[in-house]
Amino acid sequence: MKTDNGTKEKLLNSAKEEFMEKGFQNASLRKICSKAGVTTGAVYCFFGDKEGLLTGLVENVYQNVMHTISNHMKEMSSDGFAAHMHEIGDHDSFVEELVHTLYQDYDAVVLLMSKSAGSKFENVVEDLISQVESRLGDLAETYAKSVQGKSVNYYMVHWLSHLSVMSFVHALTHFEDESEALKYMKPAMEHLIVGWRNFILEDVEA
Amino acid sequence: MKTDNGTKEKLLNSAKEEFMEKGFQNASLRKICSKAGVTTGAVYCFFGDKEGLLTGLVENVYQNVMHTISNHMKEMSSDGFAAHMHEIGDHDSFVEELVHTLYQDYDAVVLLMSKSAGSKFENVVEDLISQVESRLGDLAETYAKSVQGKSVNYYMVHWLSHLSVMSFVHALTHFEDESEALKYMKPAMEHLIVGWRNFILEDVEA
Amino acid sequence: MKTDNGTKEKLLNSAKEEFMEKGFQNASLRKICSKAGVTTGAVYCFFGDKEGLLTGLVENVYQNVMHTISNHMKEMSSDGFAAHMHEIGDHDSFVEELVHTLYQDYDAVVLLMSKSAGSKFENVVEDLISQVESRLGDLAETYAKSVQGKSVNYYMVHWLSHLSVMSFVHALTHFEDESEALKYMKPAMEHLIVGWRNFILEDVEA
Amino acid sequence: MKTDNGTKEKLLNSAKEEFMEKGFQNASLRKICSKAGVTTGAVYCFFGDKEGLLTGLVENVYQNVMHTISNHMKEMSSDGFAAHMHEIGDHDSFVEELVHTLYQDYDAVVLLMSKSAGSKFENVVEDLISQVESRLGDLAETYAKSVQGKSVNYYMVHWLSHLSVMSFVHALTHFEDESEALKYMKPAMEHLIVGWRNFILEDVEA
DNA sequence: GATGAATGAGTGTTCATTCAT
DNA sequence: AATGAATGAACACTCATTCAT
Repeated sequence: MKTDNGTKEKLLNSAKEEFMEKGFQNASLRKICSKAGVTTGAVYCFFGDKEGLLTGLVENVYQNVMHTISNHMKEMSSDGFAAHMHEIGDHDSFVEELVHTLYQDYDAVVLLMSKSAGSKFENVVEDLISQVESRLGDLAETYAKSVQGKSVNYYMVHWLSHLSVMSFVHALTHFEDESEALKYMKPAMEHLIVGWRNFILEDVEA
Repeated sequence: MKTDNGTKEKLLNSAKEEFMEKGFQNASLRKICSKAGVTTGAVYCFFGDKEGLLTGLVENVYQNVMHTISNHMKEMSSDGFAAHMHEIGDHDSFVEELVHTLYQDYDAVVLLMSKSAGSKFENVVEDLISQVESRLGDLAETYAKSVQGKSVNYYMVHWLSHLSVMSFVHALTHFEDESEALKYMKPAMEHLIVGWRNFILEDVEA
Repeated sequence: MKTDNGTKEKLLNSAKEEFMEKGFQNASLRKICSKAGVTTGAVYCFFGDKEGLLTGLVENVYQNVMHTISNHMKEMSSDGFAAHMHEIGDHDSFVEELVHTLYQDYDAVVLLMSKSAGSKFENVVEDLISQVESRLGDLAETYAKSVQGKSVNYYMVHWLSHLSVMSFVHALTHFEDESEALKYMKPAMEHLIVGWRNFILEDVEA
Repeated sequence: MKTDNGTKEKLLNSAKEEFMEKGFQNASLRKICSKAGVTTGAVYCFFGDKEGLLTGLVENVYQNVMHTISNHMKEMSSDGFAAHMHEIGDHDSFVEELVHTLYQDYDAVVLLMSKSAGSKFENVVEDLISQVESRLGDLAETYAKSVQGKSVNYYMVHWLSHLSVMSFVHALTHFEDESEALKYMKPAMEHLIVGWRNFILEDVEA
């Protein structure tokens, strides 16, 4: 009937608003569509279903974030652990890169990280934490072998992984501006490094 | 028709299961009731509505947790700041008390803290954080006045308050056993204290 | 468990309030009972069901009103029609009597007449109108026989019967004070008499 | 799934029946839908909610009636009062017009006037009465100024306004046929005019 | 590509009523 | 006389989804 007057874009925009406001689960497809001046059928035409709409909004960003992080994880392993313990500057550059990635598509990232409950993305943050945790666990083990009478405190590995990820999410939900976020991420990251250095190993239980 | 065969308890039990599994919002009253072998009307008889059912499950625990924390907050202010900076043992006893409070009604606390989205309790964790943040902010200001050329980094106040609360929630969702939780809370809290000591103040902007 | 602390009366009072406010149909038995500080069972104990509660409130008044009116109706027939056409004073005394009956139990009468929809009393007003109509119809027929070329306009009989009754109901819902009501009923009744005299008969259709 | 077999009309028809029989409030959406051979969702598709269904049935008629009456009210004021006191023929033409309007969509008007309790239309009749009363009050005041020792009897203004409106409603519920209704409205209106002439003013209280 | 009618299974909630105690 | 637990049937409404056109 009509030619594509940017239906897809209108849909994405109004979905973004609705998801931002109510979260994926509580968002109403009908409202999204009526705000876009389109019928519900159109969603199914372009996106398959409600979840597809979120996917359309978030997919690229999801890939980027995942990629950026797993790259960094790989670098960390190949560098060896000791290097990282002292070259905090490196972390700075990674933080800058990641924050930049995150703020390049601010809305999409917020959607992905904190408004996706009820969708297939609801575990993104947890998955990220697991990924970080796994890598950090390996590192910790290598480290532990180099120190006598110490073993890895896996809870702290988990907790610090959790903190690493959450500090980014937290920045995201508290600062809309990249440079603000960056400024405040630095002490948070330093704190994290301290945690790593001090608490990742514990005395071997007799 | 009559005969109280512990309907209230059966209802509470099956509600607990359903809320635990799906969260408050996604839980179905009908399923709760049929699992309890009771009609939906019974819920309204005992609890008024769906939210009342959750309330019945978490109210006591809510009071206890709030009470324990606000007590500790008050003590902190009256003690003065400096004391707390060096008497970490004090924190230990508070942590023990709070962990104990939390694990005494483990399920109810989990419900309250992490399954209550969609109910009047959905902001409990945020409220707790605010409460902690407000007190910690006061303390930080007092501290800042005693040090030249430094001012409070309010983002770190917020972030550390967030961590304080979240570390308990995190323990809750990762350990079902109180002593395990306690064991792992200690390094987390130490890490927090370190954060407090190192990052709560920043250089005054010229 | 308890001795009768006027439970019945408390129930009647709170039912009166609730019925007055919401009407019989929209009144909630639960609210009536909780306002009375009593359980719903008590209603069934004393009154059988919700309708019985209304019955308890209006029955006497229902009898009185019916009695007063049917008495008057009977007098009218036995007096003969002509008498009434000229002795308007008589009507005055009837009006006074009826208004008095109505205002003696003001609340109950209002309940009966205008808050009883959904109960067995919902047709009271219509029944009253029918009764008046039937009597007035007889009178009109007798009258018509005494006048050449005229027949009864049964619609006007009905309409004027309707007005007679409605004028009382209207007074009831517009004046809480008996003497006010009376004062304003008089022109209304005069108007009615005029209607009767002028419009009850119509030309016989050729 | 698709295929518009006049679902909207089937819905309107079965709703009309149900509302006519039980009134808006006691009508069951489920019954309306099953009688129409349609699911309850369809109502929400076309009409938004139960009230929308009534609105769909009644809206045009509501506009027409309101329009016809307020037009007449305006004419009355501009004509001046005296004219109306003697030109009863004018009223006849208005009555004809209004009755015609009312009977053009007989069912819808009945629905609107006497089956709409519980909906946003429940006060239509009262609103009409108020509108008439307000205009008639103005007229009466003008009239009173032209006569010495008399003032307006506002109760009679109200009562006669009530009668004007109710006589139409009454005709509606007693005659399904327009010409019948018209025939019987005339004496009723004459009676009303008489009432107006005789009872609208009362002696000034000394 | 997009519509829009319609589904069907679900939601939480309300109600008058019953009856063993 | 009165309780209070419990019923069971009903209620209006919401939703994501489907699919013929």
